[in-house]
Amino acid sequence: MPELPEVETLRRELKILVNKTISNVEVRAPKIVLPFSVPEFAKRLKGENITSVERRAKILLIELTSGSILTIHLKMTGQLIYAPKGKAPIVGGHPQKGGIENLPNKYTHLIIDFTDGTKLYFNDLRKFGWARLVTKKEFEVMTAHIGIEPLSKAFTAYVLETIIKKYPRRPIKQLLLDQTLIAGIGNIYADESCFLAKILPMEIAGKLHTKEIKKLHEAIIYILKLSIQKKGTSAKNYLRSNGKPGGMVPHLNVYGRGKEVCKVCGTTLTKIKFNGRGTHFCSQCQKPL
DNA sequence: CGGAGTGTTAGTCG
DNA sequence: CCGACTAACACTCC
Repeated sequence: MPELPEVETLRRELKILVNKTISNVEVRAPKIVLPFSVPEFAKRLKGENITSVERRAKILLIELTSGSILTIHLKMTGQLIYAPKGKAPIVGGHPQKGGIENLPNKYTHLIIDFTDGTKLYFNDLRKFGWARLVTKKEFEVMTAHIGIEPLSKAFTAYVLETIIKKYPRRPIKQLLLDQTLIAGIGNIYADESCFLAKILPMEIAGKLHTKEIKKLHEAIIYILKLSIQKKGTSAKNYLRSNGKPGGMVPHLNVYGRGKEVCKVCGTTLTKIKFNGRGTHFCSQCQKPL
């Protein structure tokens, strides 16, 4: 699930981990912590103090006193749950059946204990996600190929135009999803950005003129910021609030609304498979250029 | 029941 | 280098 807004939401909430010390680490799915072996991973983390919680693209960074970074990618179905003592848990990532009540459950692959008795659980139904412990240098290498942060000041309409000019023959949605170009946009926000900019996701990028590029640039920033403000599309406290959708869901215009009508013009929305991904748009509001 | 689809991305093959 | 496809995995939906 998690795209940039969801990981950013989680990052902000997990700031609470700063200054906590890791007392114990339990790995129940060894592949999650590769390339380290389970004992080695645990040994390296034990005693570490958390100095900061950051984000790069869709990766959550838990920075440690030693200078190493515990990087976590939730991929499609990962979920993090921080269980403070006697307080409501912090839940982020993909909502999961099986609940957050009885942890650990069969999808819990990593448990980090802190000296104050609180715990961080990493659940992942499909086990695509990972928690990699890296040095600063390894982190640099790992993220060297990742594109610009769309919410950074550096991401201007001109930068977007430059990216488009580099790959003018690719469909615009493909560019938005390409993590080596722009970091953190996934399937939901790619479709939503295109809708707001009134551009078809399949549109050949090179056909966009400066005006459309400006609109798209604006749309990307608007939708990402709105979603962060709404704490993401994914359900937070999903099971405790009994299946209620995440705060962003009512604000989605096209994603997941396949057979519903466009909120702007009333036309029935279209859902197709494009580039291997479910792609949603309004054939009335979004016309070929 | 079978098959398609799912918020991701790395790797392979032509 | 590029695009198309697949695998990693497990569940839900039709």
